[in-house]
Amino acid sequence: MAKRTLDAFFKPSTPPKRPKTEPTTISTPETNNTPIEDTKPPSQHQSYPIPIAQLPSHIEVGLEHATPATAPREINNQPHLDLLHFQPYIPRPTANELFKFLRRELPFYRVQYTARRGDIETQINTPRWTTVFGVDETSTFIQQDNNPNSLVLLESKTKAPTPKTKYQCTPRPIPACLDLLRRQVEAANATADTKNPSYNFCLVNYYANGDDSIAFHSDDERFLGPEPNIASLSLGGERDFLMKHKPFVSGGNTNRTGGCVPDAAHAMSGPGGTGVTRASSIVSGGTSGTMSNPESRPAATVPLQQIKMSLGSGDMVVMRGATQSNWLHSIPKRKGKAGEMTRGRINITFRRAVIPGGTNNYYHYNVGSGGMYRWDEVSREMVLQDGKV
DNA sequence: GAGTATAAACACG
DNA sequence: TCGTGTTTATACT
Repeated sequence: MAKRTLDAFFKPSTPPKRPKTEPTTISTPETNNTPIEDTKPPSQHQSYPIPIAQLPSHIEVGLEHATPATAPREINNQPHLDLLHFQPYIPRPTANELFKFLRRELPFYRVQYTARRGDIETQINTPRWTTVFGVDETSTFIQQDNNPNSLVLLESKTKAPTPKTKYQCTPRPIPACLDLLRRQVEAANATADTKNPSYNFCLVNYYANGDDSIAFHSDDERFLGPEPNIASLSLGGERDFLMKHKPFVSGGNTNRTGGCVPDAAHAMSGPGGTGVTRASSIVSGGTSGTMSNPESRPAATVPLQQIKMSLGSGDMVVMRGATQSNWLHSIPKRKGKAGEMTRGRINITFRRAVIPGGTNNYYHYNVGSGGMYRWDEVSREMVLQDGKV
């Protein structure tokens, strides 16, 4: 902070701020002084409700030169648990900038659907905002000419146009701002793990405050294939990420669907994908059950171990191997007055779907059929955009 | 996986 | 250490 005289202290230190809509200088292509970050055209596609801006150059540079910010820590000291934790993956200041950018630029949805429990139907309003991009591996977006926005959906094998009847939804290509991140996360995984993942889906969740959450579930749907690799990046406010081993019916086998969890999740959005920890801790408690790993436990039911991790801005957790088939995860609600735990948080998950059923599921549960919302900087909340889907 | 009810855990004085 | 108000965890629908 610069020194000021006592006299100056009692006067306004800065002139009144100019409204943001009034640019201080006029930049035109002719004068060639337009900031680089404003020159890249947005990602556009017929499947998008709005054009999606490209990353400002300062964020892009941060992503290209400063990730991974730390080497990953392996967490595999529990049965069937196989995690990588980058703490953080993106330097915190860059992660916070990326958080604000994505909240401002992406279209979001508040998905509602009806769930049947026994013979009664209940209306579910998912307590978080979501959006999704990508298509399963049986189809591919192919660029038609030099224009990156000329993507057409083709059959991966035959390169024939994908039939209109193949999907009950309109798959959307991953926009440039998220695709850069996707490529980098794949690369980070490749160096940390010889199994090189390639993601074709990007799910984004926005948790506006401590009331937004996602219940315990696994991302173990068949359309992800066996032992899916799911990378989960956390941006913005810090939130707890809980993991617990699936309960197990007596008999102690290690079947991969693991346990008696009823149809855990319609793939819903990524668990928060969140990840893990500033300080992960084992919390005993929760339901009791018989572990599927008999050699390390008495036969009687024992408290299942629970892991609690605090995810800060820029942290990334990669869930691998047998994790999804044996563990549940959640982002619980958190009370409090506008603290770090109740700030807005974005979670991005990258994953690979292998069959069309995955595409239909993700768009159904992460876009739905309601209206599209966008972040409004004035009211500081998501606002419904008339008529846009 | 959501909403609600209730029990358990925690914070504070 | 107890009492009370809150927050968190679990059971059930």
